[in-house]
Amino acid sequence: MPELPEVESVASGLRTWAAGRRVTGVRVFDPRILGTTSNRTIAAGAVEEFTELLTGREIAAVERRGKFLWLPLAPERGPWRPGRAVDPSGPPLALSVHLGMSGQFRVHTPADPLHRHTRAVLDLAGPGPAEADPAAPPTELRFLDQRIFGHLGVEPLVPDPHRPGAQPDGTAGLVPGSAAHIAPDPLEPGFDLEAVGRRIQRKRTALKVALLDQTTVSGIGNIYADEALFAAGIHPLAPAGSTRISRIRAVLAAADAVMRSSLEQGGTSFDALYVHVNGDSGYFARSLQVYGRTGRPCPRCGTPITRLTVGGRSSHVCPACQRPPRRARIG
DNA sequence: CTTCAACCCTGGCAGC
DNA sequence: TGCTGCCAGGGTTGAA
Repeated sequence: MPELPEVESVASGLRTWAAGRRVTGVRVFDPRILGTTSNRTIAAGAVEEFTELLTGREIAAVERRGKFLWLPLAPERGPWRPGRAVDPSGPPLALSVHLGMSGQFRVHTPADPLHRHTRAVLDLAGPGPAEADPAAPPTELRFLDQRIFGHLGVEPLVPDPHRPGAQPDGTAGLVPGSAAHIAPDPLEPGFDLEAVGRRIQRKRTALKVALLDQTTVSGIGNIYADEALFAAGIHPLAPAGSTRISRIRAVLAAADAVMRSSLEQGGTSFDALYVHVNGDSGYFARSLQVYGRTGRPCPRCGTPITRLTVGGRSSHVCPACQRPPRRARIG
């Protein structure tokens, strides 16, 4: 399940394989990836619009906030004329991406057989990465998604509401409109851990639910929430509002640390649902302390790990290292 | 304003 | 064997 480290690993692969190259062709095999995750009503002409907006454009960069990815498109060359799809004097556009539960980008040569979960293909032209075989550089960027919770779109970039007053420099300081509500993630340079901690303490939910709220702090998903809470020795059902601020700061710092550590190992792969753009798996699964380890001994004290449901998500705790809150409450 | 539950989706698995 | 039902969990939406 892609969380921040997995999405950043994908972004890194796209920086190598897609940035600086031009999209020469677009094929959408399943239009549902162009809708939002909860509304599968695909507007008439959505495939045609997506194709027209993307074809011929150069991918200028690869950006990420939390679990959201976007690829700003270079300004179109030449003077704009009525009838042309893109007005270069208009707002800059980006290919926005969310991997959902099972989205992947894979680089391929056209001769490679199509995986049955391939939902869209972008043909890429222009120089590939230096390390690629110049005789046969992969020229297809394929978007695979088993469960179709992922999303692709082309949309305008807007000023980052989380950096008020910041002067955009090119497309830096801009975010896709569909991600404008997403809070900064712990790996961003300007991440304000103190302010996020205070905001979490004002919530009336379980601490884990607060950690998973992407409008408060982004990038943390079910795996890293469990790992961060274990590292900080806090139970996921601890009420956010009555947890000491020092402990809230500790769990945020733990989330930052565990996600950086995972990123160094290429992210967490349980199965074929998360792989890098070249098909490789990440290696952090073997470093997980509690997630998915129900019944196995706590690496710190040996007590068997137990599983409970918090906010509708499975949660994994060491019942000894993470003492339950005094007043049992509903997740 | 905040919080909550339904919904979107496929594949793997348990149970019959 | 083959069917049914449940579960996994990103995010959005609208109701309370």
